[in-house]
Amino acid sequence: MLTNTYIHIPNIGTTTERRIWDCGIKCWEDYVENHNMIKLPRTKKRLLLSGVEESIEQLSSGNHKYFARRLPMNMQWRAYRHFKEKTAYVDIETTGLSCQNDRITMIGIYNGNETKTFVRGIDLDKAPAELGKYKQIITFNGARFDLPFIEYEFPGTFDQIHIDLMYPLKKIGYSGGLKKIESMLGLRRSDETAGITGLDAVRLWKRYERGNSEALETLIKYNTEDVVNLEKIIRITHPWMIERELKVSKKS
DNA sequence: TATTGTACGTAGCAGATTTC
DNA sequence: GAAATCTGCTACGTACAATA
Repeated sequence: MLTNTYIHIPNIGTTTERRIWDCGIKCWEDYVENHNMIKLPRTKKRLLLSGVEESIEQLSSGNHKYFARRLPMNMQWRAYRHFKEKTAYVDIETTGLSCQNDRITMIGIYNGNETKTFVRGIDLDKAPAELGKYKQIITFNGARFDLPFIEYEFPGTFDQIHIDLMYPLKKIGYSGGLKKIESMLGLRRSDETAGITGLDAVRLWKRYERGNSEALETLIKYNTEDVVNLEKIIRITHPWMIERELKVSKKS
């Protein structure tokens, strides 16, 4: 989908992008070959062609920052497949909802193979370095919750593509919290964590602070299932997101 | 419960091109 | 050359909904 995206090019909006799609152009290389098919003002044509050539170059050199900066927030999901191998699925637990008054208790990071959990009082300060290894971050409601918390505690952590799954999922008909969407997609939790909510996560942390190490284990398991399920969710729904985007184009 | 980023719709403006 | 048209951008205000 990224290689058939044009709205990251300055002065190109959704109207022009849809006109390109409607001509049957499937990717940037296709556009470079057939750009004369598209009837556009000369200046815009020049801009578009050089923007497409630059995009091809930037993608082949793996420059995620180029796309992170230029893609609108609600379109970053289009980059998913191209940076899939360098993706961190991220979820945090905190003591409450306010990033000014509450604290992060743990940060879970899953890379598609293994999960690392960084815990306050043990190794939480190592989380930013781990996050820095990735080109793409995937969260649920992270734009309003996880990233502001992390940025508040560790300023300058993020320069990656950020896919906040909440918005594209909503567009394809999956609204509600993460647990609800997991259940809609048939994803199951383990017996130990089934039914645990965010509020319970706060309680588990307090029990751990009072000396209950089992509570920490449960909290880590809960957080791990969150990040692992993020990967499952995008793997299932990403094709639907693409399908919906192209369908909207055909309708208009 | 506090918080707040995002989507969405609308309006107005600017720039480029097309048409007459 | 002037007017019309098209398109993108920006700035609002409002509503929503999810997080622990």
